[in-house]
Amino acid sequence: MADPVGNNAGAQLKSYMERIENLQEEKKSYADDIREVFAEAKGNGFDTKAMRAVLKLRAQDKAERREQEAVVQTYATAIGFEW
Amino acid sequence: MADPVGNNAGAQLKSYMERIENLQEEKKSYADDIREVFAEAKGNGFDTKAMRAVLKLRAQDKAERREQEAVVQTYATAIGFEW
Amino acid sequence: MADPVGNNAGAQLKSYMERIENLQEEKKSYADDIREVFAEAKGNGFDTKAMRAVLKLRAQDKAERREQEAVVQTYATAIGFEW
Amino acid sequence: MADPVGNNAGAQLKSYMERIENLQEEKKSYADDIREVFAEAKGNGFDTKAMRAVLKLRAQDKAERREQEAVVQTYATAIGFEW
DNA sequence: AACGTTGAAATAGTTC
DNA sequence: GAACTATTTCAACGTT
Repeated sequence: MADPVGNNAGAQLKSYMERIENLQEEKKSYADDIREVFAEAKGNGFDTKAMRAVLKLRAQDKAERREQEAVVQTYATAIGFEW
Repeated sequence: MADPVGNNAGAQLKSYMERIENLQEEKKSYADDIREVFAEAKGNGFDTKAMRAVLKLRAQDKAERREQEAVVQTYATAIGFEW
Repeated sequence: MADPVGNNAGAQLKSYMERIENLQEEKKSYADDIREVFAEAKGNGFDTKAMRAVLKLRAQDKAERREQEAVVQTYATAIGFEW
Repeated sequence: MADPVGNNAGAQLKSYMERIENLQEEKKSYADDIREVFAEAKGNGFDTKAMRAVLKLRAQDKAERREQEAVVQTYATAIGFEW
């Protein structure tokens, strides 16, 4: 159904852009919610910076990190790099 | 209800973080959807960079747009650059 | 001289990595300088975003610029957006 | 010396932009050199992806990472998060 | 040589 | 309004 130069390309494009704009609105709504929760936590004396740090750590896919490190180890050792 | 140093601070904190993580998941889900739509559009031959440009134009206030454009014009002229 | 599995592969690899690290330092040094100039300009009241826009225009080929602009125009029109 | 609306603003701006463009050229030149070294290494059978991974690790300021982790530990423990 | 993936740069938003 | 963080955008890289 690719038709970027045909007659109905405009309609297709319009559809894509409307879908994106709607999704962006939803996304923004959740971003607002997140901001509110952080604000509430902060109002109750919590260190939001630390909270963000922990959340970020949790978000990382640990399995993937480990896998990469296996290869890395080999080369790091080869050049005499310790950590 | 603020008690970041009391006994139930941990529970409170945990609650905040769980709420945030859930919201972040939702948010991420919409971000993924957006990426997919762009990918689909690209697959159908559309220029996603141009799409992004138009979406940005729509999101910006018209006055703001004119203002920024005017500054760019001024600067370009000031250094003797024509386009 | 390729020998990634031989005995001196480590030495060779180490040499490559050292060369790269040195080059990266130089590169970073210039990136820092650029940032400083922008900061100085900003401190003197200039609109760095506009400066970046002009710099980008200068860097782009004129034909390429026109082409991209034309696509944006087309898309904007196609979805009924005027600016 | 701020004078973005005065008479010599143009000259000042031009000077900033020229300085930046020169620095960008230098920076780009080093980026090219880096790319060449990677290409050479690859041509000799080395895994450039792993090389990049190691280089990135080395670039991280370990001291800073440790410092952050101290704060993070406290909160991570509070919510029963292990890693 | 197009595609997806990744990393760096730039912009936007938030906090102080 | 200055600094920091987060997000978005852009370019490079390897892959098919």
